[in-house]
Amino acid sequence: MRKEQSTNAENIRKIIALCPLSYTQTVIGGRWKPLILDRLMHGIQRYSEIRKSIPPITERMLTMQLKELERDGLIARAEYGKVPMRVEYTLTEKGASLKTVLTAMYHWGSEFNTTLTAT
Amino acid sequence: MRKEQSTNAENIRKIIALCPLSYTQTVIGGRWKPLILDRLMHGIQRYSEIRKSIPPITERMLTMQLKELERDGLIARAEYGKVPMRVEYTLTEKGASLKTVLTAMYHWGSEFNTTLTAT
DNA sequence: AGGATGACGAACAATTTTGTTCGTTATTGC
DNA sequence: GCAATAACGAACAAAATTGTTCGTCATCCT
Repeated sequence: MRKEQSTNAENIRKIIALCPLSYTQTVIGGRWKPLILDRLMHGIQRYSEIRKSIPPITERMLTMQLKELERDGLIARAEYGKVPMRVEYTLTEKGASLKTVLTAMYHWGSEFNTTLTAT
Repeated sequence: MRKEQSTNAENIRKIIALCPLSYTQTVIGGRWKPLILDRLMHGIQRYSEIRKSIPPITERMLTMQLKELERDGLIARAEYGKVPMRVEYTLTEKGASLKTVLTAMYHWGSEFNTTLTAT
């Protein structure tokens, strides 16, 4: 949760007002969000499937990020069944339209990531 | 600085290995980097000019982000003159090639930022 | 002689993000 | 009758990011 009054929080508002780039960065920022959105774009929808497709993520992190993505209108949540509950997430129109951004990031990353060059 | 041994730091390595998206996100992540890169793409180069163009940034933050961008090979630093020192930053080829990514982010942001809709 | 300049670095504090551990639901399979 | 399941929530702890304050260089302007 944010401390709505901190300089930190105010700065986010200021830079979002300053440049559209910052809004995008705020919404897809964080370690896991691009990864999660990528999975959703590839048709993976169930909570448990997403989790399996991103081994190092913890349940807590996945849950939190999904909540934020939902709050920001990028994904929609749907429950099926009751107790061994089943939940599916799908991209909203807004979320799906991030595809251009993520695709560009993906291409750039595969071209310039040099951290694995130590064959 | 990173605590090279933390789970946190290990996770970064893991997700970078997992998907190119994560490398990109790691490199342009953070609050200020997209903004700084944007300024450089628009021809602003001097430290002091960048700072003026992003009012809420502090000198410390600007300095740190520039250092990281340089370390990651996105920008190059050049000093001119001695004491009222003058420094200019320019995009490297790698940095300039981020333009597609930033442009996509910019467009998406201007289309979907709803935080200012309270006219 | 004294203040302004430009681009930082250091020490510290506040805030945010990320990770760990444990518990919850009610049904199904053994 | 007992463990496993799916999708979380809560309390806490660790780590990372961001922000604050102050100090530095040597020259130029007044």
